[in-house]
Amino acid sequence: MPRPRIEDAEDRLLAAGLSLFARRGVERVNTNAIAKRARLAVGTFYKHFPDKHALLREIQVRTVGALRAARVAATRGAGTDPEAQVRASAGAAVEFAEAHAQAYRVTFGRERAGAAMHGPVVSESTRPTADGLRRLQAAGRLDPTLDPDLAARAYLAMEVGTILWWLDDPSRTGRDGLVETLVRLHPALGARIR
Amino acid sequence: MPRPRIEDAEDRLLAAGLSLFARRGVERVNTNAIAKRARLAVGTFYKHFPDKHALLREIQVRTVGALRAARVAATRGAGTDPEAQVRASAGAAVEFAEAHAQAYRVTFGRERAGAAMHGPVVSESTRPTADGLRRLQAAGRLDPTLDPDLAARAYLAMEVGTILWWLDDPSRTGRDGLVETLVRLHPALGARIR
Amino acid sequence: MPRPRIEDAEDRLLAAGLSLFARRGVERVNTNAIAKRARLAVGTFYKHFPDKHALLREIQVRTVGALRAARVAATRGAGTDPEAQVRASAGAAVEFAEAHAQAYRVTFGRERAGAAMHGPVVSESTRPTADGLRRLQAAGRLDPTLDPDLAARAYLAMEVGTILWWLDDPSRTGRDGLVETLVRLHPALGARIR
Amino acid sequence: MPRPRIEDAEDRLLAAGLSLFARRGVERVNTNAIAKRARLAVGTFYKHFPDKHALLREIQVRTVGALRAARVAATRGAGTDPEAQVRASAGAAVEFAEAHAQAYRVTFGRERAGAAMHGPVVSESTRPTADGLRRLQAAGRLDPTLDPDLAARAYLAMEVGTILWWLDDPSRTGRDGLVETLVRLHPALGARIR
DNA sequence: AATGAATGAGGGTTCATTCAT
DNA sequence: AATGAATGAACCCTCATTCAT
Repeated sequence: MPRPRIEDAEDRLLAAGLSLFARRGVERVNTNAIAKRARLAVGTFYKHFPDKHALLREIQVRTVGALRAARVAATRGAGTDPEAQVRASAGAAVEFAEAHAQAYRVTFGRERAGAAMHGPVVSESTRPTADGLRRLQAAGRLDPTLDPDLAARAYLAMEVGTILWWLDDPSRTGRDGLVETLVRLHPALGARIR
Repeated sequence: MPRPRIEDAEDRLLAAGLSLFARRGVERVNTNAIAKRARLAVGTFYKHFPDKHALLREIQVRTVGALRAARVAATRGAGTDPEAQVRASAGAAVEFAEAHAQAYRVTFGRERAGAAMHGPVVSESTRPTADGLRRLQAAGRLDPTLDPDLAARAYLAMEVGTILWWLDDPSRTGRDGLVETLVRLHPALGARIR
Repeated sequence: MPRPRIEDAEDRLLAAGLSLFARRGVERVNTNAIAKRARLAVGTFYKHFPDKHALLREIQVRTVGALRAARVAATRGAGTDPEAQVRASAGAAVEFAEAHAQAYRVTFGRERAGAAMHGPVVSESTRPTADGLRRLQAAGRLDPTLDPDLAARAYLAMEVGTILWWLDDPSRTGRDGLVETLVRLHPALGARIR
Repeated sequence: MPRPRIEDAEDRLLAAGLSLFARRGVERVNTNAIAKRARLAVGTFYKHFPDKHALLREIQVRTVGALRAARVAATRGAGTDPEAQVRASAGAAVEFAEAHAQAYRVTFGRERAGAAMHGPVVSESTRPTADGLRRLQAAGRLDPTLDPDLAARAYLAMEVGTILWWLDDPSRTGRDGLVETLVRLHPALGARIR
């Protein structure tokens, strides 16, 4: 007996997947459980996604996109000072992670932890940071021998690792202290020309 | 036909597991495959390890131990200058990762389901770095407002993320450039008192 | 190639299980064999029963229920004379066992691992018999020092043991002789010389 | 490194098997566990018994033999009165079951419950009881239409079922009440109001 | 006689995926 | 689009049994 759906089935599946992935970990969740939680039949799952990992990828793509948008918006209102921009960007990331902890964890955490920056999904994020470093080098405000791509990747690995650790137990540090540490360790600031 | 083994079955299983985990990823490897590659029967696997993840954990524990030992040895011969010590430690890590790429990837790399980045395996490694930072703070050579535990974790996330990325394609940067970047981004050096 | 079944899969599994349990014994039957005999895939088995013993329990519950119903029906048409009632009940049990030999054996027979004779399946059956004895005692027609629960259990152990033995080789005694023996040994009547 | 044993290995294996069978049930015990508990190597098990069930059978044979001996001894001192003999025999069985609860359960109980009297191990026990009934019939003291073999089997099924139930929770009835019930339900005597 | 590491067939169970409705 | 019973390959793990020592 087919039931017409008012809500979008795809959104329901994404929400169900996110919640289950975050709760149990990707490997402990199966398509049947996702469909059940979305109050849809398994078959419907496969009408929308080729398989479980496609759903995961979609969650990650959306999360990365939303995080980037949050960063862009925050940076835009931060003036031209590099430190202010870095602080705005890091602050946006921390706020985003706090507001969307499940999505952040599913996208960057656990089963992909450590190598958080691996894979096509995430490597995209590296570019804006690297470009920012390149601009600073061009302006003579950053050591020109620093490899911008490498430094960008290093920073993002750090940011992700730190935020995931903080999400596990936010009482460990205040949010501001966390942001301040990220700022201080940012290649654009910490590794000034000496 | 049961054949008593002269070679240690456990070592054979660890080697087989390491090789398969690195090649196919932990989730795509089963105990039968590990036993087969060790030229042992499945039952023998279970004589030595309670399950697949116990084997993985053993690999990780050994790897973390060996990496720490390499770091300690390198640091010991590096004098008292913080920068020289950091360079020695980072250099040892990079060299270790290069020499034991499989073990490094299996221990720190992506899909380490269950044994998360935040698990005991990694948090152990954090302590020496944090202690080093504390010593520098005590000596007035590092901003005392920096949270040493947070900074240590941040550095290690960065080191791991960077090295994993480099291992994927070592042609991206020279080994020395990599080490130099790690040094510059180290909290003990980059985030000096300003 | 998944084929939706018109016939009820659960019934097919119950029938297949009954036949195999009776033929080979519970411990020598596995879920794959049951599914195969029901011409279903193993997975379908687990869609309907959590495991092999749940299927067994279901068979037993149904058998005990059907046996009790047969007893009740037979007793109802037997008037008020205790001996006639006992004879009707025992006769119903023997007839039931003859008509559903496999179910009887699987439910009451030897290796019912886990679901012991002393389990809820059987103790349920004890109550009507014990209640009957209590009524006779209240009416002054049975030794009041006899423990009705104990006597009921004793009788049922006897009935089951005797019927199982008879089922193994029905040529050993005529059905009527069997019933007559059960009647004479029933606690409510006794095997006195008449 | 072979260790010479002072105690008889076979006895140790029998004791270990008995204890484990009683504790976990025959199907949940394996030869490795039995050998371990007997502080012997698995290989030694197979030097003494062809397999697990041979050990079980040996336990049962010994138990049945010992129980029969206890019965014979008790009956011998009970004079010639049928009721006294029956009481002595039943009393001996109950005492034996109490003193060797594990052996009694493993031999008659659980996985073989209900059909307790099945199998070559136990059917032997039927003969003395049947012979006693035949003697009573020859002496004109028991209904000659009663089938002695059937009645004997019925009585023993009852005795076993009742004793197993009692062993599960001896507080249910006093030992004497149990024996008295067995006596009253014995085919040779009957449970009539006296 | 005793040892015990090694064996590997076999059993229980899961779950991504299909397809007739 | 939606359904969900059915599928069956594949996995994890156990354990009776062997045999070189």
